[in-house]
Amino acid sequence: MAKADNGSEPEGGAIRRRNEQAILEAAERVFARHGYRGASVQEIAEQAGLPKSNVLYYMGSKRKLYVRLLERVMERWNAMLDDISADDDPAEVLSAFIRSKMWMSRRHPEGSRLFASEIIGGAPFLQEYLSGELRNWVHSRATVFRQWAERGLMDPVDPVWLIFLIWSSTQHYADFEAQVRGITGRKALSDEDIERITEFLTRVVIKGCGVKHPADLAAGEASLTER
Amino acid sequence: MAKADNGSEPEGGAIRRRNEQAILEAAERVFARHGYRGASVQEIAEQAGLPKSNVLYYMGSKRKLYVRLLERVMERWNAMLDDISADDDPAEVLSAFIRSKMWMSRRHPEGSRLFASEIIGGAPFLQEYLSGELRNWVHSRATVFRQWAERGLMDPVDPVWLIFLIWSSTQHYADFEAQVRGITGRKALSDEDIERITEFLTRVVIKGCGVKHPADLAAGEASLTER
DNA sequence: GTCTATACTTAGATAGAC
DNA sequence: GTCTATCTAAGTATAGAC
Repeated sequence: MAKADNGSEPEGGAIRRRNEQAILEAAERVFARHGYRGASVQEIAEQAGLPKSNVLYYMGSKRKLYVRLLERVMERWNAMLDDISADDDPAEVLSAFIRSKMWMSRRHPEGSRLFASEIIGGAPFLQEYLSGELRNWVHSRATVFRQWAERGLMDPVDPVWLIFLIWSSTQHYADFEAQVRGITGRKALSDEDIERITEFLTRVVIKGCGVKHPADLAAGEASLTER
Repeated sequence: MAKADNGSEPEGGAIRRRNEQAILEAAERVFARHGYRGASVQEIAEQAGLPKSNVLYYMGSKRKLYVRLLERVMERWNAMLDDISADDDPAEVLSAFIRSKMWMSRRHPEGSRLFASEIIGGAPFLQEYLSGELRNWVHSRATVFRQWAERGLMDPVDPVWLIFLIWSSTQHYADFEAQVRGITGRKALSDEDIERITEFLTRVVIKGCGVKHPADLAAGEASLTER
């Protein structure tokens, strides 16, 4: 009331938003690297270029900061979990799924490691998300996969194991980046590497699950060769 | 010299061996759950049923204890990395590889999570192992995979991405156990579940990489159908 | 050989100066 | 709004009693 709201700042001052952004970025790195307990507010503050007390001033507590980060990561992921239906082409859906997971791992590796760290630690903060929202998402996709299998569009594989296969093999390049670097001998993977890995994983999944094009199916079962 | 060595204890007293064993087991759990920094000697001591000072007395320091655990995990894994040659049947080798990884994840999930935690944290203690011993192992297998591809026994996929695929998809069931439990709604996977997942992964990899039996190859390329 | 007592450091969090 | 000073608890590690 006292100060006019000229609409340029969505919430809080500009310095606040800038500082909060710096804290969130730094905290994602530190929590991803050391886990919830191993991370220290001190280190987060140093990486954000702020005094330790300011981090607590802006975020309330270490715990609140961590929860806020987890929610941010989950939001990013959920934005990717768009709907599919049994009428879609399984090859296209699986291919898009693998591709978006790969690029999410590439663009937000710290977010992926933060999530991984939380799960490895027994998911103390995400338990209800896993057994609630995420569980429902998986089972709704699983239903579609089963319908595809019934219509002969793919082998009758267990959809849940298939989803885990795609999650694990794509996230690997974010979560185990240190291992990938050590073994490939490269400082970092290039965009072309990511693209080739995406093609490899897509090929193995599509071919390995016997996914067929709806057109091939309509034309009869004569053609056993795959393009 | 003063005390006679009657040969019944390999090294140190029986109580020492028993206490060290209890500490190692407890420490593997705690380090796996919270990472190196997040783990506390206090919690390890409590889980081992010993006073905190005893843990340090037996192990020297938190750091030495951690290194000793990592070495133990690496030993277990290396025992699994037996040799293969280009003359072996690729389907059998890949199948055995996937199976042994799956059962290693099942029997030693804490070891797997300990390793995962170390890698996610940037592999501060394992960097030279990754870029040395493990890198050599991967590249020697890669050579064999390429020879199989040249002889038409499998598709010319990049062997390194294939190894990463097998590692990630099998370790997932140990490292992301909390997620698997949440989504499947089960308290724990059964031996039969593990066996079915092993079969699923084997099937997808073998079929997805176009692996053929040497016998089929010798008989010509007439048979496109896979058993 | 084993445990109690204690140094010394760093953790998260807060009150109060500016 | 921002930072300094400080509190209390917990961390690793060690010295010394038993």
